[in-house]
Amino acid sequence: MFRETYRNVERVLRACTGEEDVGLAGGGDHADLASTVAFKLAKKRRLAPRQIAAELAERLRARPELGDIVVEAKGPYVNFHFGETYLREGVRRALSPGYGDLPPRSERVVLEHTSANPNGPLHVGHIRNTVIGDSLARAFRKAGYPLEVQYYLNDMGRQIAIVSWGFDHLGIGRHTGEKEDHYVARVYVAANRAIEENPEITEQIDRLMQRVERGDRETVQRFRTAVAMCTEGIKKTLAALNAHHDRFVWESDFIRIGDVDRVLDRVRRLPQAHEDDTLWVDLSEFGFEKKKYILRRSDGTSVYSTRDLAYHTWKARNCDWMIDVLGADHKLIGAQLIATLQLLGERPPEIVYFEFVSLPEGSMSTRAGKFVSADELIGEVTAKAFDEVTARRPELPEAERAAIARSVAIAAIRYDIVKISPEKSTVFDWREALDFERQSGPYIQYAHARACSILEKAGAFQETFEYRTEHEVALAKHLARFPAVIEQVVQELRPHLLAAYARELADLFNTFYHYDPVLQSAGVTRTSRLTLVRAVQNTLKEALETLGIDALRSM
RNA sequence: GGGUCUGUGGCUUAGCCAGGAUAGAGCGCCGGGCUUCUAACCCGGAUGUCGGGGGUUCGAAUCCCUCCAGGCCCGCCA
Repeated sequence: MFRETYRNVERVLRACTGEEDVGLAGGGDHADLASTVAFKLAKKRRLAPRQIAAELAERLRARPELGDIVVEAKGPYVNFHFGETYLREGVRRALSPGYGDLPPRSERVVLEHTSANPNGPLHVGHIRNTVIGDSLARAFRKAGYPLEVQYYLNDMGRQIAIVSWGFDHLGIGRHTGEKEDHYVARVYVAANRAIEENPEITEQIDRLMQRVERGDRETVQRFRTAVAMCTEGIKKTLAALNAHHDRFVWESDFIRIGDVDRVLDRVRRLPQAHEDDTLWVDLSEFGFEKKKYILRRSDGTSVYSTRDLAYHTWKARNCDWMIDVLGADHKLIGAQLIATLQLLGERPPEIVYFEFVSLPEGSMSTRAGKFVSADELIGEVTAKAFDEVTARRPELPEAERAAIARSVAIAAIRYDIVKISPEKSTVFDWREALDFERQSGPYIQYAHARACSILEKAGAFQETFEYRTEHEVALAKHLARFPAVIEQVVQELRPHLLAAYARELADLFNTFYHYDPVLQSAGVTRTSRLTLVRAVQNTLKEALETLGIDALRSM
């Protein structure tokens, strides 16, 4: 409802002023929408802004398209106050199943996220990628796009060679019950330590990488076994986080099917390409300081960038819009990738960067074994959530409390991550991770559960739409914005906007809940409030699910 | 050194790209509210040179320049 109303007001303002940019924005406390176009017109017409605003308001009031929207000139501002039609229609729409879904689109989107190297478990830095990526994926589906989510599996990097070497030479056994990815990390850390003590091992690692590049069956098989094992563990963590990938793309496949050779042939023909013992591209015309962007080593093997180039040309063939979610450490190589794709005449991806998550003692390192794993985080938060549920709902059977605790824990973790703007670097903090109070996922889940509880107690009722109190009105107006938020998240690739929206909706509902009794009221007030509660419940459910959080009916 | 992101009350943070009306929250602190629809809640209070300085503008947290501080990057690693 907000989107349509905004466009309507904008259209009428343009018609009345002849200006393309009518300075229309949210009016804060003053209005539902406000225009600052009078400032711009003041200059052109050499009149006082307040006089122009007053005249413009007068003309706007004569326009039938605005219906019951009240126009008011307040100083230089032209304010718009939405009427009853907006409230009724806004709430009515918010009742429909799948509220917030936008009309189907035809552009196929491929979104890549997480793609952590399979040399250990996901840690609290990786899952910032997961949570941003999976929330975006859900928003894209809600916005009507056909979408495939991919995990690019690095199965032939140096790290994997190190893991494979470790398995073959260190004889490290798997502890009983040890998760696959944690086991692989233990081998990886030990192998790195061995290399530090005996640098000659590096030559063996190099040989392994050359064999894999040549397609040596046995070495490839060993790499694959290690990667597959680690990936099993990673998939379990992703599943626990409610994050889903449609496809795992193996990096080495691009060597195997010849795409890497083909892309290297094309690179070689570029005027910016140079061949000595290596093959490199001169990207200085794009303003890169470092001249050589190497795509083939002197020993003839490809580098990560080469395979990434092949991966992206393959992706581009299968979709209309590519989105990669990457850590800020990839900014330079991401820009180099895009530049090279442009030289090749290929469509580049759009890249969503997020800044680093560090520990209070410094940055994380899988190699040094210095990280907080996502599994450990989930475990601790789930344990805390179980205690909380048990304290509040001792009467519930243990299995039910455990199920609620799992949902609450994932809500807390995902929300904590998604609510922060991606460009902000953060320091992982156990105290914050274990906080289920305001501005948290559980807080929003709780608002939803309360709404469910009211509706359950109410039984059947006739939907009516009479809204008078400030809390009813504020809530109804906020409900009407939801589809606009989904649209904005997809346009700007910023899922934290949805996190803020959901929290505000919960805030408004909690205040309403406190001041305006629902079940104890009577007549049309009661049914209208029940209708509002139903709309809030439905919208909270849609918003939570788009954030990958379970909309619990009881907690 | 170069590039890039960040700097908003004690702490965490929204707003910045598309400049507008008293900078919006949470935690913590102080004070209040559960025989009343689930208190994972609500209400009130104190707390801000929007990192510093310059500029553009009728108007700057928001745009430009500069300086300061911190993160990340600058491999024939991935």
